[in-house]
Amino acid sequence: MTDIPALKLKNQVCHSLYSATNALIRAYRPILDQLGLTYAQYLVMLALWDEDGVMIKSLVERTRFDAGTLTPILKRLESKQLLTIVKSSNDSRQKLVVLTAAGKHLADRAKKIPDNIKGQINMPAQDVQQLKALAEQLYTLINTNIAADTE
Amino acid sequence: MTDIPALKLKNQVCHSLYSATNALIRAYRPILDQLGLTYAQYLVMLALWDEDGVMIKSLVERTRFDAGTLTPILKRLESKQLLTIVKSSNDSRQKLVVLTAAGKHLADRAKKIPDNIKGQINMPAQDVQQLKALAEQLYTLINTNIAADTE
DNA sequence: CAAATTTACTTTGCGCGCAAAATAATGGCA
DNA sequence: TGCCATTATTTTGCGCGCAAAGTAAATTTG
Repeated sequence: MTDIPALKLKNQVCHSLYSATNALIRAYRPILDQLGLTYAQYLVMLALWDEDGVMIKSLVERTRFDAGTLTPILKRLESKQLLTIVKSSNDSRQKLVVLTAAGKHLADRAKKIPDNIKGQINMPAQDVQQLKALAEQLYTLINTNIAADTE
Repeated sequence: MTDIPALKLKNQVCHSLYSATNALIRAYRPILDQLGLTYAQYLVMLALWDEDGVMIKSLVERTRFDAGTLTPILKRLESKQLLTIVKSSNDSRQKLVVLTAAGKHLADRAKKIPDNIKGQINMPAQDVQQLKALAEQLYTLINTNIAADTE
């Protein structure tokens, strides 16, 4: 039909990336269901297991989520009793996100997930690392070359 | 906090992939806005520019979209007069998706998009190709090793 | 020190993404 | 031929993802 190679769906990096990412999220779903978490909630919990008692702004940076996306995710995690959101005493614009005991303990159940996923997908470790490095590179390039436009 | 390296957000391939994909979609947005398309709609149009007059099932395969996702996308593209959805005469369960003249002509305006994106992001072509190959590999592995579970 | 600006976060609205259930037409097979 | 399984598509419900607008509390500035 349209014989412009650049417009062929098969030649789009974005399509490969998009469908691989969605497939990966689908692969996580049955595992995360057992913890009662969605994929996005899992990423937020990972960030909090690294460090909690932090501003929402810190989670926006570390998870790379939009603030408008994060607010309702945090509310859902709070309603699951995994964390609490408290006003900062220094600066009352800020809120601090603090894990509950249950939120901390969930890490024990989560720690087998990475190996579980790797075992199921069975991609050579070297390829996995390369894919991660290239995805990071792309993320960084987009955020330096495009976000910089607005400055 | 949690010093299990496998649980560190920084070590998650899925997070790099997820944030890179979302960043890439954000990069497409201002360009696609000019054509009045969302990113998902653009992928569907790419599939249709390759070949139209096809069953929805064919688009599900080629776009790798869920059928439940595709139905409303096709309706929106139809309401933009870019395509029509007609019942098949052979098998009245089926519907055929046919581009309108406007839908076909949109390819002319779209053909500069791939170079536009590449120019903005500025990732070495070799890295782009490798990223695409690895994403394809991951997609294929997930769909052979995991979807196979249900068979 | 008041006004303007910035910062931190929430809300709104729309479009996916997808599992699960519903609908409807076809094909198999007894 | 009638019943059952299968196939093609739609609907429902919920959770993002994000731009844009809103709120409220600092901070800067004249």
